[in-house]
Amino acid sequence: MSEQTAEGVRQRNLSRILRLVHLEGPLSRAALTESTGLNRSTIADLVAHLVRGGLVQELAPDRSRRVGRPSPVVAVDPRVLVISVNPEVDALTIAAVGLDRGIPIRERIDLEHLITPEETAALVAERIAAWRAGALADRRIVAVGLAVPGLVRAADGLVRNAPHLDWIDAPIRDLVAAATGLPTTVGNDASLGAIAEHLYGAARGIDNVVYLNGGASGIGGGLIVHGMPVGGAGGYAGEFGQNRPGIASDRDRRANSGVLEAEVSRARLLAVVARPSADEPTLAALLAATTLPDAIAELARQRGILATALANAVNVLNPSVVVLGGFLATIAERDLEGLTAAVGAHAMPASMEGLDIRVAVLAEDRLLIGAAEAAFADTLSDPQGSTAAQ
Amino acid sequence: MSEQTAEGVRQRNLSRILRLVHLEGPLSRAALTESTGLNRSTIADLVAHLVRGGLVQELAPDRSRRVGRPSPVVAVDPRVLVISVNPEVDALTIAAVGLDRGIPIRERIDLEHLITPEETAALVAERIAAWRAGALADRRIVAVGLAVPGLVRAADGLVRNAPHLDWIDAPIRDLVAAATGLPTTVGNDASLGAIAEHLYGAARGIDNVVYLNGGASGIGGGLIVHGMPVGGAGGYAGEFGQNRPGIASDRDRRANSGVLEAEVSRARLLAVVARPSADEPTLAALLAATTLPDAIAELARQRGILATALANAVNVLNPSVVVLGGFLATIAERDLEGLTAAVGAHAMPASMEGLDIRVAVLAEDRLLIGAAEAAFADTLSDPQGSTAAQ
DNA sequence: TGAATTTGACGTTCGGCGCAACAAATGTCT
DNA sequence: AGACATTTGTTGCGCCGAACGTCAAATTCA
Repeated sequence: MSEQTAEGVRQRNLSRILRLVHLEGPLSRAALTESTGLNRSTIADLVAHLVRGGLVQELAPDRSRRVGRPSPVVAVDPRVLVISVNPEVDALTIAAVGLDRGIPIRERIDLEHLITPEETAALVAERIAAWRAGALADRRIVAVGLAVPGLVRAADGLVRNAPHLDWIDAPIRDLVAAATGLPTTVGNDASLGAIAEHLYGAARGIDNVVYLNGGASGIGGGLIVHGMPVGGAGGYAGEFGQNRPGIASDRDRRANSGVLEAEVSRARLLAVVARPSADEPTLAALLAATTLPDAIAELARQRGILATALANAVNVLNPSVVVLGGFLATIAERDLEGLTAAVGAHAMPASMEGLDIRVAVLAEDRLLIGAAEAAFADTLSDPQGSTAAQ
Repeated sequence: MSEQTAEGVRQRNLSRILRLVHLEGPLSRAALTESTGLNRSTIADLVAHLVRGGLVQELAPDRSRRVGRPSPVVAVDPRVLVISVNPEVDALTIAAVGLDRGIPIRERIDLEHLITPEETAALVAERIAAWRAGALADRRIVAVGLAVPGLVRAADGLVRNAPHLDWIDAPIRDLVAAATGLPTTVGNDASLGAIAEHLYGAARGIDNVVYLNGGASGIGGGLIVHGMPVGGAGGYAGEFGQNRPGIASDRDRRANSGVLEAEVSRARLLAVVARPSADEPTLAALLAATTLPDAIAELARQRGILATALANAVNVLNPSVVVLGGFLATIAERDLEGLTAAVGAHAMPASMEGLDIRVAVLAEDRLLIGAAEAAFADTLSDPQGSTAAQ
């Protein structure tokens, strides 16, 4: 029952320091003292505590031609890892991600057929065992994080429905946790992408973010409010793809439903450039260079509908930054001013004042980083508890 | 620089206790011990601290036929007040609201012409002075809270635009603070209504809430995410009225813009019952009883469009509860199952599982309570600081 | 009336941070 | 090159605030 003071303050301060060096990179003890407002002696004690727990290292001071006694640099221990997993239709990506955001090892396993939850768990466990015996022999794997293209119930990591994987009510968290013996977190891929862009990408440090990602399977997204990811009651928040935005002219409507991801879709973009399929950079390059009137018109049509959907979100959430990823980035980049103006035409002027619509900057690592961040969450918020459990 | 421990823990615990008795009503010291997890002796000390600060009182134990020594009841000191102000087109409501949520005095001042920000400040100061000399002689007024029908910039309480009051960039917070000498908070009326419904109304204790209110001036709203009100970057969040929801059939469209509050509006409801104007209960009664086919059809039309707008919000935010106030409650109540089903038809099934669409329960006091809550915020989060400033 | 139960009151203990004095390491000035 | 200024690590001490244990008080129940 000593949660209010003894452990409470200690845990809080340990967490703050670990988060700082995790998010900002290596920092001198003097810098930690300044940015936490804690006393020098307290910082020394807390850092020593984290060092004993194997979470951070103290390195030789930086040669920085500053006057005064040099301050040791505190850096995260790169040997602390989580395993990030991203099952997709045609492949499963699995990687080890360090507390320093390094990715010492990564594999993309091509799949002949749709992978089942059980196969996923077995495959993850098998890879971890192999890595532990090899490349990651001296590392410490503390958790597993999965980014799943589907609805994930936050309470128990149950995949309610991942249509492209054909997973329905798959207890993937428990399966992976049982197979690996590691604490496991599961999240929606787009929501984890939003977290990654918030922490390290286009929306770094921004407290109010709307993130939309366009993928082959549709449009997903995530929100950051109060500087925290928004899950909602069940963890299903951020599903912009199923929204129905107003469509000004019937000529712009293609689908009966009026659902955003039926109107604004990768398939329709592929169609206008007459390609059966293409990977994301290829499609982006094609569309950026095209002079086909039909393609330009289709981009403009989709941009217009996207603008209304974004304006709706801006009116409700008043974010500082809207981040667009996947093919939505391609649609936006061709005319970012036009998109911003179109959003402004439908959103309230006051909400537009502080708004910046940006393109995502994290590349293919985005989901791995997002999943890793979710997996690290426990360690970051309770460094000593997670150390003891080691 | 002692914010992490000494004052920090103390302040936090004082705040928790004050919030508990403020939100839940009088509680015995034993109940506080249980629900905070703090030690009996610590609770005794903290309560004594709050008593010295004049924020709570200790009352005689409740006769509750429970075995054991009776525990003193801790209740908020009802003499601690804030002044709530709600300027509207035709009247200004001003009231004193206690920390116990009592409203010892309230006045509605009818206005011949639109009131200016300066007149508002003067009127508030004049009323406070009069009350201090009279009915509130032995009370302690700690702050002023305003609920304004318009966009309010959170940073400085500037009213950016309140179209119905004809206020543009009105520094109302500073005007009232200067006129009264009291700390002053300003908020959007619908956002404050959302807070009130969250703390004491239809969404009591719910962490993820979408609130929409239909008023004469349009549709406003507010969000609760992570159990906290959402302001967004500038404080303008919650403006559902300006959204453009998808409208399935062109026959259902009435306005060119497709803006929600142009389609779903009080004026259109008044029109179908052939009334030039009516207050809220009158309109609600008329519509609840009507058998006019045109009125029933118009209710259904507005209900359908509202459903799409709500479904969009549900997909993005995955709330546990949607609360509807004002004439939106009237639209909903006539067929709540139908509305819920219509939202379900456009929202993801998973997000519908935990969803409850409800009608607001707080009556005309809603805005006064919401504004009071905002005004009390400082005292609640830092009881000793606010005591010292007394 | 007495036993059981619950809680308040009080003195003590302990965890955790701030503080001050001193030592160490570096840049700067003459 | 050497003295000085500056910054920061180190160490011991003190204080704040909450927990704990013991005893007393107040109530219910048998």
